[in-house]
Parts: sequence; C-alpha cells; structure tokens
Amino acid sequence: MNPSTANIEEAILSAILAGRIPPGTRLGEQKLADLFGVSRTRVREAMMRLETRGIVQVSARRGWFVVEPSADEAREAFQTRRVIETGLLQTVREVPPKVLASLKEHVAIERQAIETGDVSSRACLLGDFHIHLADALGNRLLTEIIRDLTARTTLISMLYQPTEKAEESSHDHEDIVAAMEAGDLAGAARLMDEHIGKVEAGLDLSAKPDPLASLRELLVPSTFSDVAPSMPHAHGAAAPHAHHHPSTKED
Amino acid sequence: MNPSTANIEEAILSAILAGRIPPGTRLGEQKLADLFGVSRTRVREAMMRLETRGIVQVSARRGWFVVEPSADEAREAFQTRRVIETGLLQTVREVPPKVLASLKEHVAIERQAIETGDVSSRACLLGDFHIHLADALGNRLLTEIIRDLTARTTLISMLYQPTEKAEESSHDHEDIVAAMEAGDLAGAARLMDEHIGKVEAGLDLSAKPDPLASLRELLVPSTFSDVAPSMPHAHGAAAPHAHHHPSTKED
DNA sequence: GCTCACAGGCTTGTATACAAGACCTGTAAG
DNA sequence: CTTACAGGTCTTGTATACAAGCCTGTGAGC
Repeated sequence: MNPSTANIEEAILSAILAGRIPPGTRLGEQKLADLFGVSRTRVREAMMRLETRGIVQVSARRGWFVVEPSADEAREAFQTRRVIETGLLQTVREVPPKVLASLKEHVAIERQAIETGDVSSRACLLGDFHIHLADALGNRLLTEIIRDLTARTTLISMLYQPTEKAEESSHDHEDIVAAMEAGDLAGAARLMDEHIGKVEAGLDLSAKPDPLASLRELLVPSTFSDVAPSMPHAHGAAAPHAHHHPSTKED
Repeated sequence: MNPSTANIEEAILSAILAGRIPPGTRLGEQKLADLFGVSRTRVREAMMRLETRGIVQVSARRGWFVVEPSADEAREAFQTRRVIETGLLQTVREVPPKVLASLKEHVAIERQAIETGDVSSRACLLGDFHIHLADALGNRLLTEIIRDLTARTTLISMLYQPTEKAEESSHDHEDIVAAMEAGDLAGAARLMDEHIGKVEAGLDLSAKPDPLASLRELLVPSTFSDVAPSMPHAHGAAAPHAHHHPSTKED
C-alpha cells in the first residue's frame, strides 16, 4: 500500500511518543522517501505538517530535525499542559463509570510494565495516560493538542531528565484516578497540577541544551547505563545517520 | 518582497479572525499564487499548514475551502476553549499590574468600537481579547493554540449565530477583568466559563449546516452588515441569478 | 605542523510539467 | 419537458528537474 502523508506523520509521531526517536535526530527527506516507498514530495508534506505541530524543525538546506526544546520552551510546554489538563478536570462535572474503569485499567497496565521492568513500553504508557484522559473526558480536538504536547514533553524528558521516576508517576496517576472516582474533580485537578509540577521539577533545565546528548542516545542501546569503551567501528551505524554532527567528535 | 509561506498563512488567518473570510470560501491555489506573486508550491505549503491547524480543508481535486465546522465540531471547539481559558485563569497565581492595564485598555477599545458602530473591527476585537489574555498570562504556545481556536469559533459564529451580542460580550470581558483585578482568579474563571457558555448558547446549532450562508455572505457587501438583525430568510429567493457558480471572483 | 582556500558531494528549495479527476455545459434522445 | 450522456475546462495530485547552499575532505602555501 502507498502510505499517505498522514501515515508518515503518524509513524514518526508515535515513534517519538514511544521514546524511540531522540531529540535532534535528523530526518532526511530522501531516506524517509526510500523507507516509505514514496517520493520526496509526500515526505516533505508530512514534515511540514509535523513542523506546524511543533514536532520537527527544518534547518535550511541541512535537513529536518526532531525538535530539541530549549529550557524556556520546556517551561512553556509544561505550563501549557498544566493549564489544559487541570482545566479539563475542573470543567468536567462527572466522570462516567466506563471512563473510570478504562483509566483504572490503564494504570494497572502501567504498574505491570514497571514491575516487569519493561522499560521500552513504560515511557509510552506514562504519556499515554494523559492522552487517554483527554480522549475520555474531552474531545478529539483536545486529544490532538494533548498528544502533540505529550510528544514535546517526551522529548524534553529525554533531554533534561537525569533520573526516571516511573514508579512515582504511576502512583500519581493512581491518586488522580482515585480522586476522580471519589467525585473530587477539584482535588484531581490539584493532584494533576502537582504531578506535572513534580515531573517538571525533576528536570535539570540548567543542563546544557544539547551538546551531544542525542549522540549518546543513538550510540547507547538505551537500556545499558554504562557505555562500552570506545566502539570499534561505530561508523556504519544503524538507522538514522549520526556521523555528521556539528559538535566536536571528541569528549 | 517575496512573501514566504508564513506570510500567506498569516494573511489568511488574520483575515478570518477579522471576519473578512466567511466559512466555505474557496481558496484556489493558482488564484492565491497570482495574488501573492509566488508559485503554487508555496501556496500549497501554506494551505497544508493551515489544514493541520484546522483552518482550511482540501476537497480532492476541487480545491481548498475554509472549514465549515459541523454542530459537533462547534461543540468541541467551545469545550476546548472553555477548558483552556478557565484552566489558564485558575493556574495563574497573580496578575501583574501591567497585564491588567493592558487588558483594561483593550476592553475600552472594544466599547469604543461598539459605541461608534464600527462593525468591521468589533468582531475582531472581541476575539482578540481572548488572544491577548492568553498572551499576557500564558506563553507563546498557548497563544498559538488559542488563536487557532478563536479562528475556528469565529467561523462557527458566522455559520450559526443568528444575532450578535457584541455589547454583552464586551460587558463579560469587563467583568472578567474586574474579577482579575480583585484578585479573584477563581471567580474570573467562572465568569469566563459562563461567558463562553453564553456565546455557545447563543448559537443555533440545529440550523442547517451551510446551504447558502456562504453565498449570501459573498453577495452582501459585508460593510452593510448592520442593515438589520434579521436578514430576509426566505429560502428560495435569496440568490436570483446565482446558479451554481462557485467561483464568481472575476474582478 | 598549521592554516586557509577550494572543490566535490549531498541536502533541501522551488518551479514546472504532466496526470487524474470533478464539475459544468451543451446536445440529443425519449 | 425531462433525462442521460459525452466532451471540455478547470482544479488539484504527484513526480521530477534543476538551482542553491552547507559540510567535508583535500591540498597547497607558509
């Protein structure tokens, strides 16, 4: 089948949400075109759409790059999420039982992923909670907005988050759902505010914007914390090219 | 100067916010290309960006059209605005005096436009209030979102609003600012909720989606829109010699 | 050994050509 | 008088060609 631009957009966005694409990744038009079996035109369309959604950015004649939000942009993203998500909880009058059940199930899946140590899916799940919430309590429009914002905060976490606190986040989610079940929407909103605040506070926004964090991400197989000493021939590496990076090659 | 795609986007969006482009308007690629003195490629880019922002829509091989939100989409847009704008007011802790002054000034300009009967600018100003609010209390990201949403609700009003209540809206704005000045952010949020609710309630969402509303808009010279609160709503006689001519722009 | 200039390759930017489809219109048959 | 059909025109959809710029590697000059 011929993938449409929407397919390409979705593929990239969901890869970002799943934490598979680090910020700063270069997305070459021709590479993507070959990969998806379409012409550059389609890829370009998808890229431009993603650019208006704040997911990628074009650097003139250099290529498309997954955004690397600055500290200020990070703060903006978190403020925006706080506004929308607390606003949503406070606007809603009652939570249908079906929604409650669905959210509880989601939290259960989260905990399971954490307990089994399924690192690859847990980041995705933690973000998904918020998307599910918007979908269940809000509408399509709101869900889309939250989804894009979640992609952004996912990238931000990859850039600035020194330690992951997956368990704590999942507990927060649980508390929020509990407050909703008790009919205390205002309390749920407060908890949500605190939750997002906690995540934001857990970032190190004074850290260097992005000197070689993305390079490291690409070279490290993600679950391994300790880097193997100088790789023999990391030259012809995996999927996205990483070898021409503006920064210095030595550390 | 060669207008970039951003210029084209901005030109169209601001025209919509000002109420100069009614919903359902066809935007031909070639026409716009000639108008802006660029090639179709650029126009197409701008259109696709506007499409991802929910402002226009493409109908395959027929052209680009300014969106005509359905009743459901209208409700979604209003719910989203309610969520975000009340959320913003409740998230903010204090309002800087400068912001307060700026908002008061804006309301004053609104009232003036209403008193002098400046119909063309008052619709723009009423929407601008919300954008200014987001800009002053929030951040760039939030402002962008609110801007796009305001464009949408502006179009919705053109489709479904039987009577304009500019004066009432302006009063609402005044009350909201007053509550903010009194430091009662929660109260301001409640007033905002009621305000948006009032606007939404003032719509006739059971009305026909758009049989010939757009045609009527095009035929009426628009500056004469203060002719009467009630247009001749006789269904058959509205367009005497306007057979199916979608592109009547031969100026 | 170091610096600087330049050329080559690779990437996006932009325009244009052509293909495919939708709508309109005029014509002819019933 | 109504309806069906066919041709023409206008529109977007898509690919491709070429222009322009960035990055890198090389080699000469000092």
